[in-house]
Amino acid sequence: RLSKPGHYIYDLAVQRYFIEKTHQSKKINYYLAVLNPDYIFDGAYKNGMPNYTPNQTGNLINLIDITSLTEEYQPKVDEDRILLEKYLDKYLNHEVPKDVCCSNAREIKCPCLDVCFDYLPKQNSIYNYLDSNRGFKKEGINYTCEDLIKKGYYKIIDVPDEYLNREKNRIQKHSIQTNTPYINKAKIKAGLAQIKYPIYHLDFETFPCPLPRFKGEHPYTQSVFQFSLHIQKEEGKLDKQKDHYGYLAKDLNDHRLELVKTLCNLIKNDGTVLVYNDAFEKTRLKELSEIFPEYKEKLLNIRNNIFDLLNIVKSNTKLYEKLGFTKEQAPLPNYYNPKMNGSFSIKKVLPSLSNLTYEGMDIGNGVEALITYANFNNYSKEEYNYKYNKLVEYCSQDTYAMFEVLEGLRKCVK
DNA sequence: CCATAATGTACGTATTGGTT
DNA sequence: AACCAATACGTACATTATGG
Repeated sequence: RLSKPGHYIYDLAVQRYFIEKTHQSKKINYYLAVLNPDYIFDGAYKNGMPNYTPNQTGNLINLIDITSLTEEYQPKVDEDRILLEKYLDKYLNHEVPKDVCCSNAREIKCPCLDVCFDYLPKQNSIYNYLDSNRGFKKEGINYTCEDLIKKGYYKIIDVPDEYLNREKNRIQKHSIQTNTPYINKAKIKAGLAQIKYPIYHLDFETFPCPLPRFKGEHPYTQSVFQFSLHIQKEEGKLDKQKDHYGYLAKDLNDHRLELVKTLCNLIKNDGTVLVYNDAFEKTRLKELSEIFPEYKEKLLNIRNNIFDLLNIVKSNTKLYEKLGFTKEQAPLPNYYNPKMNGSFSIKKVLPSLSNLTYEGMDIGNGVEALITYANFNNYSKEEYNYKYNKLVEYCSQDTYAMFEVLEGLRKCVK
């Protein structure tokens, strides 16, 4: 029941509960409709709409009969309803007592957390400890964040050292206490030495569309509609405008081939392709190489030259062991700044290492970018031109940020 | 010499935090 | 919401140390 697909079943059981409580219905069958992630769209359209015919990869949608399963759940749902009503009676209009904590887990986050946990600081609370979900340990006894809250520890610096059994957590606490960044010069230097010129700062924007739109896509394909590229020829020098290249689909039609062509012409088989969090770009390049066999070799070549800037900021055990660092040193963060608030994302790292920030941008994150793109058909001419330029600006900011982070790191180890 | 404790390694699994 | 690679940590098993 606690497994990921389990909550869909529970969700449907609740829906069934309401349907059957409010309608004097005849017998109804309940189905869970699941998009088949292996289904590959063959690119056939009918009246301008995709025609998802079953093929050797199966059906687009699989129906799972959960009539009897949701039936079994009805008494449980009823129990939960009674419990919820009790809670509402008890806590509505009352301050939530601090010894009542529900899990702050990442996957299933309660929407009321900000209300119930309003006594926690927004910055550097105990939940901002790296791996805080795994808890803490003192004299062999494990403590969760909730245990610490009950003890009155709300902030990172509240937690006594005896509870911190991970070195990275001690690094975090110390950097906040002393309000100075933690810098491992040797590791950062070794990481920087891995990068060769020219540096191709690359970033993709994608549309994670539940239904495949174009040939070769499957449900939830991250459909690439834009890339940004800053080409840096020498150390310390990059012009935000002059050295910027890219491609942005002008409408919602299939522009992947043009995009791929442009990308392949710009990136030569030399230097380093620099990205932030390589899993994403690597997967997109692999997918595109399967869809466009004529560019397969070139795309895989680009993929091969990828280096992850995150590895230098956060570290990467395998890489740093290969570079000769000890088993203890290799996994530890290379850089940590109190401003990062437990996150190594580029949005958090950029203000720590440069004077730039994402704040105040019209399009300030990837999700806003894809929403802007998805609405291309709904804009007036002027609006469209404005939004189009904003998208280019946002994506270009992402790649320019990598240059800034790189420079910031270089300054740290000078 | 063997039994037990201490330490070391390998593995599987659940979770993380980055991306859009 | 989904996906990916990395990682932390408990468990199981192997190896080494200790001591009667």
